Amino acid sequence: MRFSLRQMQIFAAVARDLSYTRAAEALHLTQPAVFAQVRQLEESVGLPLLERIGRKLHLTAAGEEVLATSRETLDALERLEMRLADLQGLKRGRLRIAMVTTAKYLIPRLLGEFCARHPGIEAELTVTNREKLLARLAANEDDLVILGKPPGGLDVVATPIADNPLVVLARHDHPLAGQKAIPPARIAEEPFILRERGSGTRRAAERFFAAQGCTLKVRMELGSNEAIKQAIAGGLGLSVLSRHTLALEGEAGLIQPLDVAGFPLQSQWYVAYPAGKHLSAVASAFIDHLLASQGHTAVNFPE
DNA sequence: TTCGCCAAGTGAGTCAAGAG
DNA sequence: CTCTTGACTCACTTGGCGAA
Repeated sequence: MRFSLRQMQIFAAVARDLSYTRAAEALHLTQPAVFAQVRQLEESVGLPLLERIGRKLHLTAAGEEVLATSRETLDALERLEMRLADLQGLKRGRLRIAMVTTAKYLIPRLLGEFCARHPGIEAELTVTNREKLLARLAANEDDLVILGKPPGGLDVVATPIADNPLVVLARHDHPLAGQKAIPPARIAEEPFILRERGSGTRRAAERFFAAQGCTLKVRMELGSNEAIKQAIAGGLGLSVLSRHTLALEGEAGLIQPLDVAGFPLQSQWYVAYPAGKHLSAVASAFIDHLLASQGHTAVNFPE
């Protein structure tokens, strides 16, 4: 019986998702490549590992056995890799980070700085939504996760790493642009664009205006900050977004933060990992890097 | 250095099951 | 019945590696 670690890794991914397609996406392969690896593993074992009932994949008894051994083997190798990397200090190692989409304005730059300082470190960055991120956190799939609010219900260590000021954004030629201390009630008179339900930014905005006794005139809901910025630039309304979304603005000046009383709303970015997890030297060093950057994390914000 | 082999991967396609 | 989705196949490419 001969099978490779690669086959184990791919089979474990298929068994986790019970889908060749989703496993392929997760592994950045095509679905046929994943299928071929699992088929070869089955041929080596001499028994089917997966069976298809209708459109659903199921593990066979042999599949359960191979999966258990694959996980033990892969875990052992990962621990070995971590110990060896620790022995080498920060000269070598791997850092797997998952983050919510909105952190893209902050984390890639900090990760870039960190990797430039430690060229031997291989970084893997996964960008996903909060729900999938929490699933990854619960399954301990990453070294660190970056999110906007520490998860309730999960036993995790969460450390604030940077301010995430939420501001009201408008097109540069909006009548309210340039006015000082605009009352929230005045903002509520304008058509508003919100993120989709479940978004932390949306929750914070709704909570603020509700506390002021205002009801927002929601004109549309969009699923990404970029789409909202395009809508603001198109004159479709105002929105509340992280000030970081302007940090890399090529269209600087086209969208501006308004001076609204009570704003910016102060929230924070957190780095988190499961409680009890043994952090690698690389992961610890990256947290230190994030903390060291605190206070001067944001690049020059357009005024 | 070149050549050939092989493993791993891709793209394009078929087939079958489930949903509307 | 038709459309969509996902499993599966096949032909082909690419890159690593050992032998000559």
